Amino acid sequence: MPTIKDVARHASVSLSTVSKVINHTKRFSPAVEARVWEAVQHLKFTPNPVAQSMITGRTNTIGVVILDIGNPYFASIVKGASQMAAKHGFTVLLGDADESADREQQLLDALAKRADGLVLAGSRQSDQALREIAERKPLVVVGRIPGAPVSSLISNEFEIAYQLTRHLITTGRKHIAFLSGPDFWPNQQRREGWTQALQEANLEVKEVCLQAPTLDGGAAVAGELLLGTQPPDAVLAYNDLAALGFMGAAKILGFRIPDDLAIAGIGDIPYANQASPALTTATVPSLELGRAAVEQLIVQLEHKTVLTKPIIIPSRLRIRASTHRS
Amino acid sequence: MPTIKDVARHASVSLSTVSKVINHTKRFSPAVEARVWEAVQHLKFTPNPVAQSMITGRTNTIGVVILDIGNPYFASIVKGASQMAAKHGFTVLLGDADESADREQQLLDALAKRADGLVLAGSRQSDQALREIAERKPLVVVGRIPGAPVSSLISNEFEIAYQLTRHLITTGRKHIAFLSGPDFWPNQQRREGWTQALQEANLEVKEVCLQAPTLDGGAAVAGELLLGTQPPDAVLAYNDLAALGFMGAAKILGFRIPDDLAIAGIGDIPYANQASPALTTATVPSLELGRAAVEQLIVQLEHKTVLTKPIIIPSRLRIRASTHRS
DNA sequence: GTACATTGGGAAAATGTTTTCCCAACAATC
DNA sequence: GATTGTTGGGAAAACATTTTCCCAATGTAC
Repeated sequence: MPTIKDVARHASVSLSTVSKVINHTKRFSPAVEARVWEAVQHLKFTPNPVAQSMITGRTNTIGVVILDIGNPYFASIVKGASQMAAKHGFTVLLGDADESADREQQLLDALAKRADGLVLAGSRQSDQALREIAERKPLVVVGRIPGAPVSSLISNEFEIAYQLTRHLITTGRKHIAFLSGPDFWPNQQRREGWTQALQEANLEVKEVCLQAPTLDGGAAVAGELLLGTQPPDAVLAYNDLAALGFMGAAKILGFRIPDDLAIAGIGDIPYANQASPALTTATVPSLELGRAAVEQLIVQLEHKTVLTKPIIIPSRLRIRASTHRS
Repeated sequence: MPTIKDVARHASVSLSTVSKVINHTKRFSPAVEARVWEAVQHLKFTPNPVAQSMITGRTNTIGVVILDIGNPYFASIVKGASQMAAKHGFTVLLGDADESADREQQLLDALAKRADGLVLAGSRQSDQALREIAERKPLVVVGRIPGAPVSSLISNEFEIAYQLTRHLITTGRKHIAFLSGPDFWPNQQRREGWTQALQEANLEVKEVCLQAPTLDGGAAVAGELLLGTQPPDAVLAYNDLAALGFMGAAKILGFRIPDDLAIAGIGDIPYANQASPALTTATVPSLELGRAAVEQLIVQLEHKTVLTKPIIIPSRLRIRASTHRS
């Protein structure tokens, strides 16, 4: 690989002149500039990013640590983050925690040393741990309100669960169960939104915990719930996968959707609209969360500011056939 | 951040002594070693990876460039690659080409400068381009047999399409259509496997091109194909999503699955087993491909060898109800 | 013609490591 | 007691840049 030294020799100028011409950090006579650019092209010189980092202290890299890249929600966040990073000339160092808190901690440590800033989504860290990371590097947390002075972005989880539940109530449902997912911030918010809507309407609160927020997990709780003494006439699931799994099992058990039973999910995955009946759900703006997280991180890199309140990226309801009584 | 210099001062030894103690590259008297470690712990010293890279010429980083992180196949490859990278002390620099060949080229250039080696999956590059990249950095290509001396890993695409088609033939199907996907290597292989099975059985070859390998894409071609003069009695789709989309549309058109029409996909995504009837398909070992790709890359980093033949990671058939005539 | 600013360009320091080379002290061998 | 080998430890080079000074030459104003 050619270095700046080779360029300098080839153009008969000094090292510093080459650097300044390339970075447009100082003007030189047309003759010199031409010679430098000619040499750069001829030798196919590209600056060594490691050496640049060494001197500037910046790596032009952002670390993105997520719970599970196999989960479309996080994959989408990564995609958004990549897009915005590319737009600003940054590359993405990916950390897939693979659902492990230990692994997440390791990744955070490793990436904090290499990246200029960190985006963290689906975190299992304590507030204290977040605080410590944020002291070392600019940090933006996605999908959680940290109890520490750390920037964060969320969607209006409470609101959409509340709205979906309101929709079920206003279309005449009386027994609305919630299929509860993994005990992270989004599930807590969704549960509270659902709870509040029910309490306002003086309806009973019945929560069922999913073993896993998947098709199988949703299917697994259907028997228990629907064959009990008082089966619900509506179900709001933590996510679409569980909702669809539940719906499949409910149909097998002889329930007509939406006549006997309304089902709603959250996420608006592609399959939601394809299912029969099409699933009522709400979008989760994961791509935008990823994009906005990096955008905010870059602002933070430049101005050393920290968000005092979370940025909220709204999701939207998708009312479909699975909750429309015919 | 403390540097090695601070440690040296604190332990009253020289810079080089600290480096050698930390890296176990030379033994010292117990007293000195103890002082160094004490200083390291006290100052919470961790070596600056950028400076290390500067001197060693290695970044302990591998670049993983993929077609689309939103596609579960590639997400899974990335997960496998991350796992294996972590196991060997490497971090992953992710490049999401977002379906764009230009973007892929840019990412390849950018990551080649920063990473020790590259894994490329779902590539749109020409053989010549691959050759040029491989001249600069160790490179492993996934899901394609390159026409250049570049290491590669694939699954037995031809074989599984052949086997699935054989299965359809031996269960009595006569008109077996293929829903053709994006024109990359895997689709070509799958089509050829299907073609060969048909030709051996003297059956007609009918290929239909999908607009997109998605639920909607599969559904979109169903009308045209099933309402034509001679509808097929079996369909092999490029992937599960298209197969499921096709199945949904076929059911709406009044076809009974599998009695009137057998449907098979490829991929074995979670929905495949959940659909009704459950979808016959074949696994695609994407996680293992990602793992093995990094494993091979690391071998290549150490021994400067290049694979002369692709490593083949086999997939397995999943025969289910969608092709079993009752 | 002198003082002063401007312009074009270079020398060298600095970044934080690893690694090579070297030296002094000491022990062992003949 | 001289030679050889070993051991403990340090000085300094090297990596490829950016950036801060600095200097000489030229132009400008009085």
